[in-house]
Amino acid sequence: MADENIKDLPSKYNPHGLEKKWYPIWEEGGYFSWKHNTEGEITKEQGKKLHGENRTFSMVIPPPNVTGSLHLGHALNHTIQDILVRHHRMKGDVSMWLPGTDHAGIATQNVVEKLLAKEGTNRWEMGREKFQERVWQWKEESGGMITHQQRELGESVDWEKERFTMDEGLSHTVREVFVSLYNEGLIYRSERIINWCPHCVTAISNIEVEHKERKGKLYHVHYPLVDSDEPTNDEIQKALAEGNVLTVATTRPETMLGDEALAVHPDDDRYKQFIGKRVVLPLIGKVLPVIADDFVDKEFGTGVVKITPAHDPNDFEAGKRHNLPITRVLDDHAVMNELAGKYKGLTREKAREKILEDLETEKYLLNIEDIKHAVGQCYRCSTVVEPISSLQWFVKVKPLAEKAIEVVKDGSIEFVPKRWENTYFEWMYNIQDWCISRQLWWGHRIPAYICDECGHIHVALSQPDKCEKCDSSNIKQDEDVLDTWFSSALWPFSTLLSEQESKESKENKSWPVDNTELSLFYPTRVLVTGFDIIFFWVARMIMMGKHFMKEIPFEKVYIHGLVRDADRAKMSKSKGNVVNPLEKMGEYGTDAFRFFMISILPEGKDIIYDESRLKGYAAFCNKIWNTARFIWMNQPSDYVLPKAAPGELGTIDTWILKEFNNTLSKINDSLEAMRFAEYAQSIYDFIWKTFCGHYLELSKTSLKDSETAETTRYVLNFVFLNSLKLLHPVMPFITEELYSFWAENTKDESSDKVAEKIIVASWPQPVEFSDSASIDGWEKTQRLIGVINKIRSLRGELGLPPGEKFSVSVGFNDEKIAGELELQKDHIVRLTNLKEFKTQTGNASLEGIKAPFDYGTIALDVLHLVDAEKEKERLGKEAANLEQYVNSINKKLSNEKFVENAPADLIEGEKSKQADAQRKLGEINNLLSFL
RNA sequence: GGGCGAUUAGCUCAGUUGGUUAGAGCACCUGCCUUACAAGCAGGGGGUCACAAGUUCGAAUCUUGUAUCGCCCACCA
Repeated sequence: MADENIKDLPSKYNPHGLEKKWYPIWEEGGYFSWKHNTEGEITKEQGKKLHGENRTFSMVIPPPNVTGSLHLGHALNHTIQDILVRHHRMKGDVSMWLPGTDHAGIATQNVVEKLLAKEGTNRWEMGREKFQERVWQWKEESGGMITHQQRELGESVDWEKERFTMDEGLSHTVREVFVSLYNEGLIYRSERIINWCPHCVTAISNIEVEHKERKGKLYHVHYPLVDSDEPTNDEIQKALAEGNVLTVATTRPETMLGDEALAVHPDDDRYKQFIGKRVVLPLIGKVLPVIADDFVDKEFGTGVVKITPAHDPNDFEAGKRHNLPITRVLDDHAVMNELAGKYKGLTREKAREKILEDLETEKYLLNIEDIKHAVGQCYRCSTVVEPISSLQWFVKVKPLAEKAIEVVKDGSIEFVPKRWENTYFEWMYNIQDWCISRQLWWGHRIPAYICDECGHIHVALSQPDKCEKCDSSNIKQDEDVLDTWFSSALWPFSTLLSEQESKESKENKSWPVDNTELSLFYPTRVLVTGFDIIFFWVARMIMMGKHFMKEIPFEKVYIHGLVRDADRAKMSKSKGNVVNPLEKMGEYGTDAFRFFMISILPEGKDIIYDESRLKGYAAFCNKIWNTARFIWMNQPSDYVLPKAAPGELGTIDTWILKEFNNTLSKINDSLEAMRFAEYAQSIYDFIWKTFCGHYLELSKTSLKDSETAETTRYVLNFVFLNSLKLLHPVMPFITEELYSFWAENTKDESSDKVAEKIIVASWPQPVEFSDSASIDGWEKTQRLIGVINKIRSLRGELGLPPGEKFSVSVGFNDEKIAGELELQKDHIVRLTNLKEFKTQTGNASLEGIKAPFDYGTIALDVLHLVDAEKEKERLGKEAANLEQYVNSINKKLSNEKFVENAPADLIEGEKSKQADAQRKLGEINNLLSFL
């Protein structure tokens, strides 16, 4: 029993350092490369074939922002993907998980602008080119911190395939796509109301606006009715005094400076008479027409609405219908401009105050009403967005959406859980054109070139020498860049198109060019992401993939929830409730942390971060560690694991192997169906409860018996090593540490030679044996465990201390079972700490405290140790329980309809339960009458 | 205003087509340092499955309604 065999294995489990030890070995050893499961070069045709036969597996990572650092959401998202890819790699699939980062337009620009501010300068001072250089410099030096943290988490991504959304190849793809969509008429430039963020100083798309319910006020403002084109002050005052006014309800009085009309519903009897009349815009004195338009809701407010075409989408449309001018009174920073007269230079907030003040003094303000209304704010910086009329680029998405709806409808793409498809459809059916231009300096510059002379727009991969309309060489590229999500939408294929081939395509004019990796890995198999970016990202990838590759970008979309704190609040820096995963990994070990994240993952619901389980999973690691120590210290240092069991399998061996098979099949199902918490639960229960709790304890006896020792050793090693494999996808480090220790120190004839590392070991196959043998062994061991449990619980209930040794006799109902357990008496004595264990058939002449159980009656020779009153009490409780149980069965069985309708085996089951319970009840009552 | 989801032990959650006396982890109580592991072992208490009605021989599970909570979408000024 020398410890020599495991002298190099530390006696204490210490998770620290495992990451640093194994990750470089994996990464530098090329274990993450998809080429690991292939031999020689693969042609495009072979690639397609492998993909078609489902022997490839691929995913692209949702590229984290290059400014980002690993948070809980990433940790969860990435762990899920790592489990998938590690599992498929072990299954022998050609597996690739592609990493990369996103240039994150606004976020990155903000980071660098803050740095500049510290240095006392700004981007305008620097100029566009210098600024871009500076951002690239920042990216090289400080960007991509997350890629180092991903290594700490153990992610088996193929770093050789790492991409960045602004690298050359991807930028080329962006231009190809833009030009192509433009030529198809699916990208256009137009002036309309867009959402403007005055803080980010750019247009944003509709879905980048978050609507938040806020308390607001509805201001009722009088617009005096006048006759003349240039009314005098007296005329206006007279109208006001006489109440000859139209009253408008508005939440945004500051925009009234840009009013061009008042509108009423054409059928509104209250106002019909005023249609075509004129009113005066308070404070400004401009004369406005009163128009009729049926978009006006008669029920809301006063039924009269002011029309401000430059600052409201409805008004913009109404303005177009009635040929009204567009008067924009706010500048890009939401400050009043020169058209705002004396309010020029005031912020929109200050302007509102001042305007209200003036309306009040000049008696234009009727009253103020408290209301709740939704206010749009920028999803990046939470600044209230300003609807502003502006010239921007748009994608016409309806035609793209139709195809994208179809592929989900027909099941080509499947959402997991399925109900997210509803969310997807709902949005896709009501999809609006996508504003893709951003007034930023960091991003893909729009490949549109505008002739300074004639204004002609050229959209091309590169700048034309001269204008195709007027021959002028005075051509300038559009200043705007593309929405970051535009390039993200191409990610599943842009990452697989090589730069080399992109360049070639430039020459052949054919794009995209097929290549081996594309044939192997596109469509990717799964996309793992949060529900919050279904619209931003998932939907757009489907549209773009289907349109340009003629194929879906992924077959499944696995949607997980958000990680929230214990009070169900979103985690955010400002709330101070952010949990840093790296800290927790340092504290409890990465394996425990990964296992924890997966274990608390409910299907398609938000995740409540409840740390109480984390400690438990660190303990689980410790348990595994000690299991290894136990097994390996109980074998000679030159132990050779044989190919097959060296002797006949005992009943307990058959039992654990059958349990292993069950677990394996459950785990295969769970992983296939992406029920990760279930996977974690299965392997946890198997290792801790089934293997350690039962088999390992039983092995302590059989290891001592020379007849069974070798077989036991074999089974211990076999089951343990295979359990490590099942655990590896979620706990990569500890499993590698132990498995590799094993591989280096033991000759293993049983497994494949390539598996010197668990990361590339092959996924377990079920153990084969004839079914009758396995059932027999399994049932025998279940009975053995049943006897042990019964003795243990009686010991507990009778208050007998664990150290107290006594004799136990069991009268079995069945002779065969008695004989079978007689053979197992050593196990029983050891595991229940008895003086002696005796068996007999029938319950005659049993002495001591007696109790019926499933296979007969058990008698503990402990009368001298037990209080008779307490025992009476215990039996009374048990009898009451049984009685209730028997009654419930009787009720069932006496119900004619139940007997008629229920399946036969169910009725049989009930009958045998009834008989069994009645027998026990009889015995207990008998015992009670004795006491 | 539309849609989706949730409600099971003190807490966080399982419970896949209706069919054993509804489970787990944590927490709690009792007893054990039994040489793999006290990061452990053994035993135990704790639930009208939100509420109401219905379908059924049988409902945590299916239907309808109610309540509470959460999320998403929506141009009502």
